[in-house]
Amino acid sequence: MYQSFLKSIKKVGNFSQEQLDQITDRIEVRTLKRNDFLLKEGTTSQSLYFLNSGSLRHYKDIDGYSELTINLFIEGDWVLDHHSFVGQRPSENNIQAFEDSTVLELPMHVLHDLIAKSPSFFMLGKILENAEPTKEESIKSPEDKYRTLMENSPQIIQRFPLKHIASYLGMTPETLSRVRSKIKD
Amino acid sequence: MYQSFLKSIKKVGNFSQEQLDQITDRIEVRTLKRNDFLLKEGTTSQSLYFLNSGSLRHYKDIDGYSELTINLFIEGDWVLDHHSFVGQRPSENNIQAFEDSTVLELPMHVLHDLIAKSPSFFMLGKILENAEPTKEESIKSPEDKYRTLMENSPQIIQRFPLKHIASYLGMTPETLSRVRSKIKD
DNA sequence: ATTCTTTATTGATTTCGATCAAGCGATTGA
DNA sequence: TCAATCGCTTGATCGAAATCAATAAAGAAT
Repeated sequence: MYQSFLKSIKKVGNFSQEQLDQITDRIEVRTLKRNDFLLKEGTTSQSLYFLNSGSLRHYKDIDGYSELTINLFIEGDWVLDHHSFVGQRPSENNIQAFEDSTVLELPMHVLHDLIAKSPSFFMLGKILENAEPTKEESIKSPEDKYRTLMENSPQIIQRFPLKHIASYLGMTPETLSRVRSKIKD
Repeated sequence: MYQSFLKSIKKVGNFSQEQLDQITDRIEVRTLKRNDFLLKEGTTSQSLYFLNSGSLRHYKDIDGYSELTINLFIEGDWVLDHHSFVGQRPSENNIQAFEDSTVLELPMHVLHDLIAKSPSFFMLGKILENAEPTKEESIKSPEDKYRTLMENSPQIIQRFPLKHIASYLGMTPETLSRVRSKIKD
């Protein structure tokens, strides 16, 4: 269960075996059915998550009828709503299971406890790093945005329907469809 | 010197007077002349800064001839290159004094020391929160982006030339100029 | 003082992506 | 089995912002 999780933790910094045990002792496993919510608009995020299996979609509801996809997650990703978790504010966004999923939950208070125990756990803060696309990314052309995604996260393209990828990339489904057919040549 | 700094620290969390002293004891004052660099592309950011006076520009060099303005800072702002500081990677961006400025420097190792001393300093992590505009912001129309800026940071508009504001908002100077004349009606 | 450069404004034109619209499998459901 | 719905593709049109271009105004440099 924890291999992938530990591998990811080790990338963040050098932890002793004892420290790794201290972390795994304190995390909770949560299972989600497709369409279950990991975070709902209006609630304040209390945990960060490691997505062990399945896939999740992070999105914002616009006027209650259209949706803006903020992020698409697959197994191996760290999942959080940065604004709500770090700022401890009610979230404006939702995180929802796109497939049946299991996540490993690391509550904020556990993070506090660990750091209190040993400041070297401070390294875990690196996980909070924002995976949100940069400003540079946002000014690229649709084709360049898609090429970057193919480069960096080819799995995303396999796993999610076109409409969500299009929204994530900030373009219409029609435009993404045309980009794809153009690139195939 | 530290009033504005302390006021900003107190917003982050409840610290005792002793703790506040511990912080101020460990920060360094740095003065910058216009065009001096606080962070240069290729160097790894080791500190975060509180901008005490003056103004700074955070930007990325594109191909060595054009520039993308990532952020514009004025006194009272917390300043950092999130990607480089949190990830401890060489920065792809520059932070440069736009006016003569003074900053209060809080080095990473001091942050570590403080948290080791008392985990309640963990609250300082809130400072790291990314002020970068959200995806939602990036898909707005030029006019809406400008209105949002007027709403949230009217001082920015007073302090920086149009071309930097335009780049920051992801539009051409011509477009921003037209937005302005349109809004005046 | 007078050149040179930078910054902002305004106009004309072009272009790229959004929108509107139709059609086509593929899945779902009665 | 036959709609009905959904996801994707493809075509036609439109519109908003970029680009190109010219000028004016303001600063900087010598």
